[in-house]
Amino acid sequence: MSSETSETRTKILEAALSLLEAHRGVAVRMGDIAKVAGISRQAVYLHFKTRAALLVAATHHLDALKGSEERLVASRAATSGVERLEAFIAAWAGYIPEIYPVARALLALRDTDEAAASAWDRRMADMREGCAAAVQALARDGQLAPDQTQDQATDLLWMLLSVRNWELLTIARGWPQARYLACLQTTARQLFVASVTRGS
Amino acid sequence: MSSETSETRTKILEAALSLLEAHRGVAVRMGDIAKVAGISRQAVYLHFKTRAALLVAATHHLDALKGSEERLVASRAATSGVERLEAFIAAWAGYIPEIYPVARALLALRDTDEAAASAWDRRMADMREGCAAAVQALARDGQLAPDQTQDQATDLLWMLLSVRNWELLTIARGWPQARYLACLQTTARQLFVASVTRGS
DNA sequence: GGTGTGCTTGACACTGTGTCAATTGACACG
DNA sequence: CGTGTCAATTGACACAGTGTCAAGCACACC
Repeated sequence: MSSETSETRTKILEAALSLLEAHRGVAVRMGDIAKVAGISRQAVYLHFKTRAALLVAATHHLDALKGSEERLVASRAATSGVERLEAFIAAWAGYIPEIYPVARALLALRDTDEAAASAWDRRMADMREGCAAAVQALARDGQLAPDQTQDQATDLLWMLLSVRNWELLTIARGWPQARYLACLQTTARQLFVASVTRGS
Repeated sequence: MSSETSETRTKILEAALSLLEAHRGVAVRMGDIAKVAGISRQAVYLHFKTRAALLVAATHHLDALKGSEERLVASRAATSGVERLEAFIAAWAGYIPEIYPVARALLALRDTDEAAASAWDRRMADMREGCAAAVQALARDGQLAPDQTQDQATDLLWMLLSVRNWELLTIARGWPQARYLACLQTTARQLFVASVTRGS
């Protein structure tokens, strides 16, 4: 458990990430990671108590690498509510494919592992914050659709942007990323923005 | 593998279903099922080659019990496209909570087990058929929103109605079933039905 | 030269799935 | 009554993967 920064620790994380990307997030074993990192399987346990802890650390590592946090937060800079909604969707939609492999592994673990579950749930709660902020900006501008409460719009947007929905459309249905983004943008506009003429 | 109908076979399936319901679909082991069914663990393997096969059979058994198929198909009876869309959503929304426990177990297995994956995917393909039919009925009536192609509307409706979305709203966010249903109905209307004034 | 730290090797416990072989008990048929 | 068959039982085992433990090695730092 060498605290935070260590040669091997990051080697392990990089190995885990590259394997997850290669295998689309499934069936990556501790032994595989160790082999790629060039150390013994047991040595991995010197840095991470459990597989779940490793995966959680891997997501953090990835976030740090890609500066995801920043991009998400940046979407708050937009002035008008509508712009903000669109910026947030764009930022999140760009984020998903980056974390998808590791997200998938985490999601698979979620059922059985307490730590994985709460790590993922925290992440989703953060994301919901972003949704709530966008919806609130919309409401502040008086642009929130009249049949939506802020809470409901937030939940709905949160659901709409879920990783599993991205998975369904892009992976299962083969939508290109650009189409996914565009479609979600218009969908969100139709559902949440007041007085939008369709197709505008 | 006593073909289809057998005293113990159904006992096993009932045991599996009751356990899955009790545990919300996770961590139900072959041994647990055997115990509840009142037979030895090995005897289960006399009826089902693998855990995945058992779970798949359990979903079929459940469908037969609840007559889910019929209800889904019945939604096709509605005459107008809009009615049909609403009927389909209602039927499916009612179906989800019934199969959720076993669906969850199947979904968990999906990553690692080929058979579970294809069983689930077939199910989802069937469901997409229903979506496609509803969308087509809408288009036939000239009621499909002009900014939607039939394919896109089908994919989107299919995504909207996914079990994971139901899980997100009702379980994670605590929505009552009735609210889930009502909200999805209006959402679908707004997205897919032409010239709907909001809130109508 | 000693001491600690990080890693290695190898063995092992545990859990859960799936397999195999030998045995028992019941029921049916001649 | 004996025989065959079928379902289920018991008990043992292989296998995979996670996580633990103990002993040893190597290098760097003082």
